[in-house]
Amino acid sequence: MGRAPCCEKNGLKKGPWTPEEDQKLIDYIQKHGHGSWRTLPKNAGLERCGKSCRLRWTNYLRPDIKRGKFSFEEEETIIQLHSILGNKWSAIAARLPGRTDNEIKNYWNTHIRKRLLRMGIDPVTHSPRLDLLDLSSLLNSPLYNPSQLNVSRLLGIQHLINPKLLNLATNLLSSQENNQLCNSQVQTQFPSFIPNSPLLNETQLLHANVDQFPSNPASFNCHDSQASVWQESGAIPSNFTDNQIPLSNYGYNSSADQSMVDPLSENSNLQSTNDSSNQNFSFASVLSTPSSSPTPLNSSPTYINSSTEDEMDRYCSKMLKYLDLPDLLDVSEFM
DNA sequence: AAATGTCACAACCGCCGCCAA
DNA sequence: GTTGGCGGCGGTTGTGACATT
Repeated sequence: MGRAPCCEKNGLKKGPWTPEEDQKLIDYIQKHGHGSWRTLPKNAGLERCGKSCRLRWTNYLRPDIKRGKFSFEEEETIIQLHSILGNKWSAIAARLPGRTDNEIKNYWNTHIRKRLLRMGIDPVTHSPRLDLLDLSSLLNSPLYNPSQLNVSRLLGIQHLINPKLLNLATNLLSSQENNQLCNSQVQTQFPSFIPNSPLLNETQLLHANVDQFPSNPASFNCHDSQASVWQESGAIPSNFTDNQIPLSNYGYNSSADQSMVDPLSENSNLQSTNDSSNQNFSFASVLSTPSSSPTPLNSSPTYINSSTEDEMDRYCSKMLKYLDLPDLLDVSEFM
């Protein structure tokens, strides 16, 4: 015997809210608080169910809601939190002041999820799309030994393979000699793919103080990063060096090894130097268009708002392009 | 200019967990 | 221990705005 839907009663209005209804709801809650949502609509003179009122208030009318596009920092945070919490939108929203779970959920489904898919990353697992190329089994197989590499085995699954991932795989297989480069790349690009990568568990994350998170991605350096905070809290082993910290940023994290950037790119503003400025790499610095950030929500000029989504894509493409290492092991000719 | 397709987001639906009776 | 009310959550849908043909 299931419970009757709360909007089952006839006469209750559904659909978009009118400004008049909004005003009634705002006026009532400002005077009396929401109290019992069940009784609120009647007391406020609204022909809505309590659940509808609650949703309207929490997702739209609440005064502390931050409207407007998501900043790059917010997007980065969402991705990292999602990699740990999954689709627990309310938990993610709790760490993004002014954002609602519904808003984050929508933004994830319409923006972030698509971008990750385009990058060949599974938005559920935050790992490379193993449905396209099962890298883990590849690495655990004799194929992992480059001397025994049997490229022909790849041919049978070529139609399933994302070319970018295949390049990554070939890079992995061929670069044991260049272990440092390879490990650094993969750990930065696909952190959750690395075996024994010390990902945070939910409990650890939930106990982290959101205030400790850096407010400005431009200053997201290795000693000021949340990873550093986590490291201090014991969430990350202390022997994890800065450039090995497993941040799930997929190529545009601000602490990414600058050597990842295509050195041939004429648009790249990054410098492949080892000076201390590397520690302060800003995503903004790789954007060819200045961020005007018209949104009043973030006054910091270093924030990137979502109007630069295409630029993020281009940047991600650069990252993936870098994985197209030429002829280390070019299996494409077999395809 | 009209038709069609795509995208973004507000709102709804159904389920779940908590809690009081 | 059981039941039902309630708030909250996540998945899904409906629709208006915008882009493309």
